[in-house]
Amino acid sequence: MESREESRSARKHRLIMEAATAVFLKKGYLGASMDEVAATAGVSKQTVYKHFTDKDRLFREIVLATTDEVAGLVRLVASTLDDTQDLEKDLANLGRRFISRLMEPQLLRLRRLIIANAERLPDVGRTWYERGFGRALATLAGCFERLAKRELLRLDDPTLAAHHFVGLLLWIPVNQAMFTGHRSSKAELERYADAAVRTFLAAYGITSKPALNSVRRSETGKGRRANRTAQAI
Amino acid sequence: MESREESRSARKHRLIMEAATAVFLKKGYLGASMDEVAATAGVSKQTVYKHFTDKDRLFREIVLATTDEVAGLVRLVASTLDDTQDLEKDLANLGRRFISRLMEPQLLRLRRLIIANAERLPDVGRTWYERGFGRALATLAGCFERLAKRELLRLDDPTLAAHHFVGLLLWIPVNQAMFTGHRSSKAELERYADAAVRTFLAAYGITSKPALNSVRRSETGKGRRANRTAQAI
Amino acid sequence: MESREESRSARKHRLIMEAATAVFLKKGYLGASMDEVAATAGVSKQTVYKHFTDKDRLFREIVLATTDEVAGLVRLVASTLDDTQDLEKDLANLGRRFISRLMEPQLLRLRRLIIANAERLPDVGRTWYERGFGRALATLAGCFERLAKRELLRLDDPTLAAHHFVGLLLWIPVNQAMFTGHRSSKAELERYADAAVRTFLAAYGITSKPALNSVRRSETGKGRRANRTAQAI
Amino acid sequence: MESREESRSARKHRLIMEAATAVFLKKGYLGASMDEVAATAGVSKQTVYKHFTDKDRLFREIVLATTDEVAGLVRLVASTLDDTQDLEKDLANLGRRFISRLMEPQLLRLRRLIIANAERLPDVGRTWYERGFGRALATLAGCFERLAKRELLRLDDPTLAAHHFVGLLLWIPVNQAMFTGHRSSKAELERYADAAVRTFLAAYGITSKPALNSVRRSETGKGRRANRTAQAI
DNA sequence: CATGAATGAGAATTCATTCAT
DNA sequence: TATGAATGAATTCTCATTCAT
Repeated sequence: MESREESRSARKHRLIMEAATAVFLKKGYLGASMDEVAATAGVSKQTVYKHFTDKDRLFREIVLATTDEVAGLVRLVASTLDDTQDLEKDLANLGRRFISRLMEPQLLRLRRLIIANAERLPDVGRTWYERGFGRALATLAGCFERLAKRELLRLDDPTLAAHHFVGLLLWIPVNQAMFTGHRSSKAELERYADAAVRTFLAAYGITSKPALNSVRRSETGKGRRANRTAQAI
Repeated sequence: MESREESRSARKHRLIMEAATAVFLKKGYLGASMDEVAATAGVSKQTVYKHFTDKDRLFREIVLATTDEVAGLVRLVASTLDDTQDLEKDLANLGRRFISRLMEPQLLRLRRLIIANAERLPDVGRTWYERGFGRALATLAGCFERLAKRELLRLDDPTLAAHHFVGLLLWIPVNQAMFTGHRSSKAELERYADAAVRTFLAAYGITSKPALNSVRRSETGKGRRANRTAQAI
Repeated sequence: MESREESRSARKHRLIMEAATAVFLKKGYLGASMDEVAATAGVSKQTVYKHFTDKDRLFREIVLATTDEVAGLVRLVASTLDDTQDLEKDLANLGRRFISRLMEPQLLRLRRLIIANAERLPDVGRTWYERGFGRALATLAGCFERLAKRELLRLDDPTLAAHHFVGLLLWIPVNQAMFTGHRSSKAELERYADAAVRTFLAAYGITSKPALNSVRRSETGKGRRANRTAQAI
Repeated sequence: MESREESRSARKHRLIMEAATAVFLKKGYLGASMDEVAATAGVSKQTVYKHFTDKDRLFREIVLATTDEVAGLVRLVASTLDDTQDLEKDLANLGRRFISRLMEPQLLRLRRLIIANAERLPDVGRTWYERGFGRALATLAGCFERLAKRELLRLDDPTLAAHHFVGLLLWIPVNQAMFTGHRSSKAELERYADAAVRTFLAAYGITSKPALNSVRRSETGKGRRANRTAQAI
């Protein structure tokens, strides 16, 4: 009986969080109203306040609840790289999966939401950056470091390399999405990913295999890299 | 007498735009009130409405007014690169100036403001992206293309290269600023810039200096890279 | 305990409707303020909005709520005519009761209110015309038709006859009230009613009494009239 | 030169009145703004205030300016009746012209405008009723009186008869227009007019000619009336 | 505990009217 | 004389939060 009570309260808690997440993501912080959250959750406003004290707190909770998800998502994706036999192929693969995950609409809206309110609620943005973004990056950096140990990458600062990787990967589509709302197609994303990986490998890789599908030039040492990007993104 | 500098009406117009810019940047779209704009401008609310019809329009105007500034700023910075004798040095220089300009507080706030309201006012974000962001990028791409013609860079798609350059340069500090509000110090920015330029050159440059990551490793000859990107990413 | 009479919510609903009716009738649509409605109802503005969404809806509701009342009122009055033994007397009676009911201040104000806003809220006027006015007229027309069957009236189109009856009856005092605000005295109304009935009977009745205009002239037998109106206006 | 000045001022005066008439008719008293009036007239708001002091005064002026028009219009129409040789035909004619004039959109809007604001500006309604409506009625009553003298109508109170005539004529379409906004077609109006005239003559006429096109019943004395309305009014 | 109502303020927008120029 | 700006208040509607039931 107790556990049923408890689970009922927990269920409401969850319902409210889901509703709040949806409403905040759709309307933004100021645009969202507690009324709408309560209505969406199917509970009374009072219940919302009982569970979350006020709008700020509710916002904080729903935003920070996403950090684990993001971090986990990246860990999952990155795990494929650790025992790679063909770095180029596997990195390309990772790039595509990475970009397609990170560019999911929900995540983009979340990004926009946090950015929009970073000034109002500075700790939320900071915490999310550290726990979501930061952990994801650390995961990647760890990966790269191991690859460097295996002499598959050439780098001194794995975190920086991870940043560069992610920057090359996401800068274009994330900005486009943030500013224009344009959701890149799967094909577009793959092109961005491939280009990013190629550039990344051109800078950080150690490989005799010329990058991807293009003209090879005579290459001598194994440290030489072939890097090309396509015309017209 | 009136016509000497600007008409009274034009002055009010300017005052309102300045006030609105400040208020919107500080409070965001929903957070800003027309009352505050009027008060800040030192004009009556009526005057604001006579000049700008409504909040939307006012917002649009002040945001879009910045596009030229941004584009011009980039053009100015990039112009230093055209007759370079020492690409590495000049690109490093450009990187530093670039990052320091683009990371100016005003511009960051503007970025946040536009992103935060891109869903509400989609055309504003889109237009700004095209006219501000896009033109800046085109400038840079033009630069790179000329460098490629001079065989100082190796690339097929100058726009993509420009994107990669900017991504490498700005991804770290822009994200940090957007999420955490952290304003990187000049020194930090220079480190980011230098690292970005090094990675960029490692991927796109034609150079005997391998220059990867933050610390250089001694490399002799075999560090040379051929960098190209494929057609049709 | 709550359910004994009406729920609290239902009471508020009623209070608001009464207040809104009063305020709209007194100030007109644009002249009425939601603040005043709320204050008059003794509820908070929020409660008004929770119950009625917006001013339009509130207006609609209070206006359309009156249609039944009007229709019922007419049915009541007209019912006296169905088993008449002395048409002239009973019709005169009905005329007086009719005019005195329809000229009640509330109803006149309602008429003014609807007319004033028929352009702004066309469906309100139309619906009221059909459901209030129209049903009342149908009632009367039914009456007249039965009288015609009993050969007490001579007419082909009962609806037209009903319109003519009401027009003769109300045109003078209603216009006066609408334009000048003048509330005719009971005596005046009775004079109008009697004159209208006389004219109506002179046109539609089967009677030896010529009864024209305000004063009767002695007429003997030759004053008989045959009156018919066509089918279907 | 003076006359030019004067005429310029007079022209503005006229422009403002025309604009105000249009705006008030379209938007109603409260719905009309002085701004819109000024803009429509193509003059500055100050000029409007110079000429008309305030909104009330402006309203008064434009409304009362119409009284002559209305009265004149009726006088014109009624004048056809004075030397009639065939009352039935000429009255039918007058009925049709009357109704078609009085049902003109502008006049209906004016009626609505005055009625809507009769409570707010009681003197406007009263004055308009007397000077417009009243004079029109007096004209008609005069007509009827002369016809009675010629023994073509049988009545004691010409004003009452005139009221009844107009009531029969206008009650249906005016109410319809006021409540529903429905503008009756020319054909509809003619049917209303014919029906009204027939009923009026049935009540007030002295004629051996059976009314209009329908079955005659045997009639003896000349004082007897045959009143019938046609099929398909 | 949870629902409807209340509070009290603040949002955008519009208005009639009046100064200054 | 006529224009743009100012005034100052009012309007509709919404919000976060808190009582009372």
